[in-house]
Amino acid sequence: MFPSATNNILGREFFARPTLTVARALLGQRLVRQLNGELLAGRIVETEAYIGPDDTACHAHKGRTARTEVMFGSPGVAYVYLIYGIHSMLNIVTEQVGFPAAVLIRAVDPLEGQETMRQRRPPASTLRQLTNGPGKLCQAFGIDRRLNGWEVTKGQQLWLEAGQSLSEVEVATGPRVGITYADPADRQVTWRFWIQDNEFVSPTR
DNA sequence: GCAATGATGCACT
DNA sequence: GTGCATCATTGCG
Repeated sequence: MFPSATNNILGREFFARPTLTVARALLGQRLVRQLNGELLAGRIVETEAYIGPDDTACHAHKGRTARTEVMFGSPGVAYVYLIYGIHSMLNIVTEQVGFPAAVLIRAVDPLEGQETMRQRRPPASTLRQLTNGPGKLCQAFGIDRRLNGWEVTKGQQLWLEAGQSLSEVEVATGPRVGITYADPADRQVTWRFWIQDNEFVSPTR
């Protein structure tokens, strides 16, 4: 096993593709966080796509604001925001500069640094509960808005590495969750992707 | 096991 | 002031 200094890091071109392609391709890849001299890593098992100004579930559909600015920028940049006053959400910007789109990382399978993740999560958490939701994984990985606008292609602080590739049968799709405010058509599209039968996929409400 | 609820910060009419 | 791309806790059984 090589240390993480190899060039497995996913580059800008990985994210400069159609958002659905990226959302699907991110399944099975490694999310890596370097924090206080320690390495935390997880395998991505669930994602959601938010695509463009016409997607009423996408934050950018109301236009370009201070909050959504990074979504309009370069692919391969982290879009991190706070929701419900409590939870951070990690997205990676996709497509071309000027077109607002991103992939939300919804769940990972903890691979390295589980003890540190556990310290950041409530004491009663099971292994599954460390990272089986978008807010939970951000807390476990120490990800907050300070990383908003961070380039994840540099291999520092926060980045993604190539993992295993998955066959089609391992991937499931369905509607996105938590977007009751969006237009019915946008609520129906199956822009959520997950690894079938994986225990770290977030519980659906 | 499940449903209901409160927490909490910030962007934006 | 309103409403979130959620989660932990409580109260049930």
